[in-house]
Amino acid sequence: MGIYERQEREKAIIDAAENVFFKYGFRNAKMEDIAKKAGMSKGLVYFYFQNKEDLYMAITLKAFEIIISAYQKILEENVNKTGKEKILLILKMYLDFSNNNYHYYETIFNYMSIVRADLQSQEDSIFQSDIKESLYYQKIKNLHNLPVSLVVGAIKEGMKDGSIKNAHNPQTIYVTLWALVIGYIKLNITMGEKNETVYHVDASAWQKYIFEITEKILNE
Amino acid sequence: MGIYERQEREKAIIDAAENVFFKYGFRNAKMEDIAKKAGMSKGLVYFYFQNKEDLYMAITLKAFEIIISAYQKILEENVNKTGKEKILLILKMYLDFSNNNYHYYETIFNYMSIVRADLQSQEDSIFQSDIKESLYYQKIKNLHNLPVSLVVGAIKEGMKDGSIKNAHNPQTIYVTLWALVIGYIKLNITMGEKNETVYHVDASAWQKYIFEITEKILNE
Amino acid sequence: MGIYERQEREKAIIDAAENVFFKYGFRNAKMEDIAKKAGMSKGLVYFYFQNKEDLYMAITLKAFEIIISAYQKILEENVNKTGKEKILLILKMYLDFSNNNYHYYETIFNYMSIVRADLQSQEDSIFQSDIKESLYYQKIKNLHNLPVSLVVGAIKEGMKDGSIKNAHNPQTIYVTLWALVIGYIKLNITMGEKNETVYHVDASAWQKYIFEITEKILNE
Amino acid sequence: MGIYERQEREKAIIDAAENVFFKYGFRNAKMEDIAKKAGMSKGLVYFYFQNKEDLYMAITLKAFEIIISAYQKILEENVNKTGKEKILLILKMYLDFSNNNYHYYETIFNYMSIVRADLQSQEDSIFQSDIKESLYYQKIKNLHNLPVSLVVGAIKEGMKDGSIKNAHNPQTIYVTLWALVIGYIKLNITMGEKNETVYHVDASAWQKYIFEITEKILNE
DNA sequence: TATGAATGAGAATTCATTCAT
DNA sequence: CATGAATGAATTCTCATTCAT
Repeated sequence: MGIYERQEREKAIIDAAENVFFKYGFRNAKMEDIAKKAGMSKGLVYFYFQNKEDLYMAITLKAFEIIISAYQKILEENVNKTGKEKILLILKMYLDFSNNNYHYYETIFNYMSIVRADLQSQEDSIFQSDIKESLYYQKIKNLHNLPVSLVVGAIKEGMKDGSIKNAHNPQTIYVTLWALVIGYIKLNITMGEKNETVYHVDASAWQKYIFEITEKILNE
Repeated sequence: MGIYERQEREKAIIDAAENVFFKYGFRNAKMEDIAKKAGMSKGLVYFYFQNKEDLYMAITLKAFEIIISAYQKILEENVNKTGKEKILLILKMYLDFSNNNYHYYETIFNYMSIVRADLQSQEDSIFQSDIKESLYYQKIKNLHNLPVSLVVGAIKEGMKDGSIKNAHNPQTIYVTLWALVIGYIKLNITMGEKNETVYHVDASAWQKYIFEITEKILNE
Repeated sequence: MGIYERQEREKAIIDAAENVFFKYGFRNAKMEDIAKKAGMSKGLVYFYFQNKEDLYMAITLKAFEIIISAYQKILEENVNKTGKEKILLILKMYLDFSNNNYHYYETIFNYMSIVRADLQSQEDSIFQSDIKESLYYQKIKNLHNLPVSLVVGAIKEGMKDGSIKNAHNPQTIYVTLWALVIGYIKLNITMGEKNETVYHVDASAWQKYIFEITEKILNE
Repeated sequence: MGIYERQEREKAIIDAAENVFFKYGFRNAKMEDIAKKAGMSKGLVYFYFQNKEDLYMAITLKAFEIIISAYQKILEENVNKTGKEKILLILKMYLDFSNNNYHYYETIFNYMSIVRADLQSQEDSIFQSDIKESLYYQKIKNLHNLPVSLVVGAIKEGMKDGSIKNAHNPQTIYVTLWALVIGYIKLNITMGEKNETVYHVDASAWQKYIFEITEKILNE
């Protein structure tokens, strides 16, 4: 079997796993179901992925890759625009994407929690030791600062080209913008599709407003 | 056995459960360990709580109650202040609290995800049916809009007394502020205690900045 | 507390237990539920009955006593009738009673199975060792031949007074009649209240026919 | 693994389960023991059977199948005999079989009780809901009238060919004969192997007598 | 490569029974 | 006598993972 079929299989498994994990949660997701949905046997799933957590990490990696390549695409297609414009485009993409793909964000948040737990490294905690051994986890580690660097890079650019006037350091600005966006997504996730009814907020008006604030933050 | 001892026991169990859940996560937490930590038998834990998810919901309820009573305390102790001042005090408390108690927020975020899943109610998903049957879940449902109302109330007050000039509707303002704060907390949670190292951001400077933005949002 | 209240309590427990055992079966019946239904605490139930099986045996004893006293009442009230007439009256009572109280019969059948297992005494079987230690089980043992003796006695009487002409020995006749009746009840139990529909048999016509056969058996 | 090995395994489990269930009763039978006796792991037992009640129902189905195929064999091997002769052969087989295999009858009786409970279907009773979901239970339902039809068919035949003179309708005759036989078996089960001692009845003489009565019933 | 039967550690949960109050 | 909190052994059932074929 060539490398192509191999990747096809991996993709099939990851797609199936996404489905099952997102529907039932990690705990209640069954490898059996994932295999069935991927149209193959459990054994084969284990041929491609070390274990359940490894598979979950593969999905997480995919989420990172999607985000990163989206960032890069924007940056490449808008080389001549100002730093501020780039940031706004990235944010817009982020917000739009989040409406349908919040699962990926949850995945990423979850990853971040693991990293934190890893850093704090509580002695007697067997917590997710399987995850840390995952090859995908290692790969993500080499990647997980990239979104930050890309955005921070654009912010710095904007500072240089004068489009961004905020005097705080770029990391702080990044982290602040991201907090706003993350919070926005998190609340959207919570509120679900019928968000307007829950908090009596008009969805598109709110998004527009969020956008205005980010602009102001960059300009201030 | 009086109602007092009963509550003592419940508290002991909840404290133990908090410990174990937060350390190992819901999935890896064992009822056995919780019981042991609470200094009693498994059976007694089940005497007080229907099942594992019920116990988890009890912790979630506690988290809500802590937040709500903190809100109320602030509102009561500052009746004479302006709406804007009340909001800023609430946010300050929220941010400060989050530094040491982010586990409670995770609990609340988790609850919000459940509510969303509940609302969307995918037919074939047996997802967390135990949770929905929990008495604590029901109690939280009757409570979970209270934080919103309290803050929205203060915003309206600020609009009346002229301390808040933002022309958007109160719900949108609330949801925006909250998004910012939630995102801030989420990132803090992610970054853990040594946050400055991860993104090269000075923690207290950042918090101060977040605070400035909220003030600007209220004033604009 | 006098002996009267004591018996009242025992009766209350037995009535409650009957309810619960018959509804859920021995296995699924909970002592908690029995106590609740009897309007008292579990502890008190255990004050009156050694354990679950003891309580079950108490019900079985009650079933025997009901049957026996019914037999005796018939025999006493019809001292001057022929043996055959007595037998037919007993059978009639048995059949009538069975329509509403088949639970008691199941209980008795169950007892008979235990006796058999006891007699066969399989070495390594811990089977129902609790039951054998029940005081009620012991009491039933001293009683469980009484129904046989009473009926066999009436058969012998009928042979003497010429009303029964069947030449087989009384025990065989008894056992044959009883088999017919037991089978009849068992089938009735199975068919439930809507028996006529299941096997397309008219209930009362069938009972009449069963009765005719028993008469023929006695006469032949 | 072919379907053959699969059936072998199932058979091994059922045989082991028969052993354990009949020895200890449903309640006291442990899945662990069944697995051990079948020479495999618990997990595998659950791979083949949904749960404990499913396994029990598989045994019940087996009991039905044994009975039915015995009936059919008799009917096929005696096509040219009269209806009455067929009935008597079936009854003889039934009685003979019962001496060694009364466990199967208990199983069938138990099934009948469940069916009744099912028909009456008390709302709040969670009674044996696992059983009703068993595939084997469903299969038995499609089968459990077959013994009746076969015998009733033979009775009708006997009425046509003049060998059976009883004027009652075939169903009533069937049900009556069956009651007699069931009662006989039930009593035999109760009395166990040493039946003669309990009621002072000679086993073979009694069986012979039962047989005479059935003949008379058919002739009358 | 591919399968899916087989394993078995592991966990949740139940409930009869006890016993301090 | 009466209670019901407390125990913990007992058991069912699950499911990630392995491995013979």
